[in-house]
Amino acid sequence: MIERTRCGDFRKEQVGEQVQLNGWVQTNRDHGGVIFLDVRDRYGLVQIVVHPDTPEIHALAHSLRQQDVVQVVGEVIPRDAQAINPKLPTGEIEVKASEIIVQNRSETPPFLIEDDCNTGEQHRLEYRYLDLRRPEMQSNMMLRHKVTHAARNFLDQQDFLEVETPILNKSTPEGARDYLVPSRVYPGSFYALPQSPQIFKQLLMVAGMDRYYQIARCFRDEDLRADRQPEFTQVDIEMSFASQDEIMAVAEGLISAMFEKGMGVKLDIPFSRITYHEAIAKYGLDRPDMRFDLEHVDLTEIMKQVEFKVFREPAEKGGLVKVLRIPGGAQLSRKQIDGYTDYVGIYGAKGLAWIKVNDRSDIPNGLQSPIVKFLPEDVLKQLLDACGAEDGDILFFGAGDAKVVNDALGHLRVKIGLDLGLAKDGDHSFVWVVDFPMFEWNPDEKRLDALHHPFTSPYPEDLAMIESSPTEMRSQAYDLVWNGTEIGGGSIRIHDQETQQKVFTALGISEEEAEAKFGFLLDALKYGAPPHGGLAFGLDRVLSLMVGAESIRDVIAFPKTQKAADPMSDAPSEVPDDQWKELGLRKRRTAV
RNA sequence: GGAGUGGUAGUUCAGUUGGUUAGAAUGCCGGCCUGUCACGCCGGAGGUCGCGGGUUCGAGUCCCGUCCGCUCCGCCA
Repeated sequence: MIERTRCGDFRKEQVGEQVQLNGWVQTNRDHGGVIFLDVRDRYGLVQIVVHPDTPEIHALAHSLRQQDVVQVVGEVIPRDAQAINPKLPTGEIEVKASEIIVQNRSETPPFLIEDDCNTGEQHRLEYRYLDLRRPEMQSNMMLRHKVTHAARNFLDQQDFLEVETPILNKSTPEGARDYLVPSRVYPGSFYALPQSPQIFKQLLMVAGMDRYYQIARCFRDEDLRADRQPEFTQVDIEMSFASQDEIMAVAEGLISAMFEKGMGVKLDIPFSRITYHEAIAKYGLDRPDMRFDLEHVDLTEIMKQVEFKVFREPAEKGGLVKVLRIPGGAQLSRKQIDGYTDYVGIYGAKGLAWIKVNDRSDIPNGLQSPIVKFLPEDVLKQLLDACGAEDGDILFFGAGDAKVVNDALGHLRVKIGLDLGLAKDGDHSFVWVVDFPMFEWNPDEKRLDALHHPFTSPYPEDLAMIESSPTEMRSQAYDLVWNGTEIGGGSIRIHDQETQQKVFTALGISEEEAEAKFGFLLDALKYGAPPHGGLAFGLDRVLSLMVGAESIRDVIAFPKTQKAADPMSDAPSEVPDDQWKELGLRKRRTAV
C-alpha cells in the first residue's frame, strides 16, 4: 500500500499499485456509481475517475454530492476510454476503489466550481475559498508561487539579501494617499502603511546591505482599477555601487528568470531602450506598446500656416497637432470612426479629425474627409509626405493641449492596433523607457512635482539646470514596459545630502519641512551613503499579464472589490466605541 | 468627484409598445441506470424582479432617489 494523502502525482507506471488519495467530489453526477474526484498535487489539479469495486461502495458513491471530501483507497487501473468511445483520449489512469471514506460532507455550493462557470465577481469574492478551488485559480496561485520562487532563487544567486521592512511607518504625505493606523500609545498620532519600502531600502544601502530585495506588500488608498488594488505586491530590489545599466541588467535577468520558470518562455535580453521624450513623440504615452509599428507624426509647424482654427490655434499657442497614420485604415466604416471619436473623448479630445487617402496623387479629390476643404493643397501635400501616407490609409488628427493630444492619440494607437490586429509576431515586447524628466510642472498647485519620486537622482550634468530650467532636467529613472503596460520602474537615487536638499528646494519643500518629513533619510545620507539605485516590479500586474487575466484580482488570493471592500469578511467594518475611545478618537457628530 | 454598464430562481441569463399564473439553462430534491468524461430518462420544489418612493386602473418594464458589482476618467510621487 502506498500512502499518499495528496496523491495526484501518481503515474502510469503505477498501474496495479494500491493508492490512497484525498479529494473533493467534483460532481454529483452519478453514472452508475462512477465519481469524479478533484485531487490537488504540486503540478495542479488532476481529475481522477473512481470506480467502485463492490455494491457497498457503489451505494456510498451514489450518495456523494459535489464538494464532499472523501478518501479513496484502491488500485490504479489503466484508463481504457477508447474502448468505450473512440473519440475520447486515452492513456491516463483511473482508480478502482475498494474503500471510500467520507471525511466531510459539503453543503451545496452557491455556484458551480468549474472553470467555465462565469459567476459574478461579487459571488466569487464572497465565497473566495470556493472560487479558489476552481482549476484556473488553482493554477494562477501556483504560477504566483513559481514566479516568486524563481525571483527569490535568482536574487539569492546574485547575492541579494532578503530584508523585511516595517509595515507601520511614518506618514510622508507625498504621492498617493496613505492608509493610516491610529496609535493607541500616542493618541491622535498615526502610523502609515507603506506605499513602498522606498526609504527603508535606501537606508539599508546606507547600512551596508549592498544588495537588498523583498517581495513587499504595498498600500495605497486610491481608487481602484482592474489593475490596481489597495494592497499589492512588489518585487523590490536595491543595489549599492551599481550603475543604471547594471541595475537594468539585473532586472532583465530577474524578469527573464520569472518568465522562464513561470511560463517556460526564454526572453531575448537585453531589452531595447527608448527615451521618455521619444516615446511621447512617437507613441504619445510613456509606456509605448511596441507590438505596433504605428507612429505619431508632429504637424505643429505645418499647421501654423493654415486658416483652419482647430489646427492653427493649438499650433500657435503652445499646443500640439499630431497625426496617426493607420495603414489600410481607409476601410474603416463611419460607425467605427465615430466609435474612435467617442473613445478619444474619454481622454479629453474634443473631436477626431480624419482623412481617408483614396488616391494621394489626386489632391484634394482623392482625399475623403470632413476637414480637407479647410486645408490648402500644399499643406495637404506636406502632411501626406510628413506621415508617409499611402493609398488606402486613414489619418487621424489630434489638435489641442499637448497632454490631451498625446493621451488621446496614444491610446487610440493601441486601440486601433489591437482592433485591426496590427501586432507584430511575438507576444512579448519589452522596452525600457529611460531618461524621464526630473520634474513636471503642476499647473493646479503652481509648483514642480517629482515625476518619479523626490529621491531620484538627476544626471549629474543636468543638475546645473535645477534653477534655470528644471523641467528640462533628465533623471536617472527607468521603467520597464511590456506590451504597453508598465510592469516595473526604478531609478538611481540621490546619495548625497546636498543634492537631496536642492531637489527638495526645487519641489518647494522647505528645509524645515524636509527635516520633519524625511529627516532620518537626510541624516543617513550624511554618514557615507554609497551611490545606489534600484527598481521594483509590480508582481500582480506581471502575473495577470502572464495568465491573460482581465484583472489582477485573478492572481490575488483574497482581493478587494472596486470600493476596497471584502464581501467575504465584510471588511472594513465598524468597531465598538471602546476601541475608538482606546485610540483617543471620536466620531464626528455631523456627516461630512 | 465624474461617465458608462449591470442587479429577475442557488447560479448564469431571457423577459416584447406597461397587461392574466415572470420563463430558459444549469444547479437542487425524489425515482431509474455498474463505464462515464456537458451521461441519459421520468417527476418535483424553488422568485420581496437590489432597496425606497412616484406615475398609472395596472410596473420586472416608465420616472426620481439610494445601495451594490464591474469598466473607465480624475486620482495612483
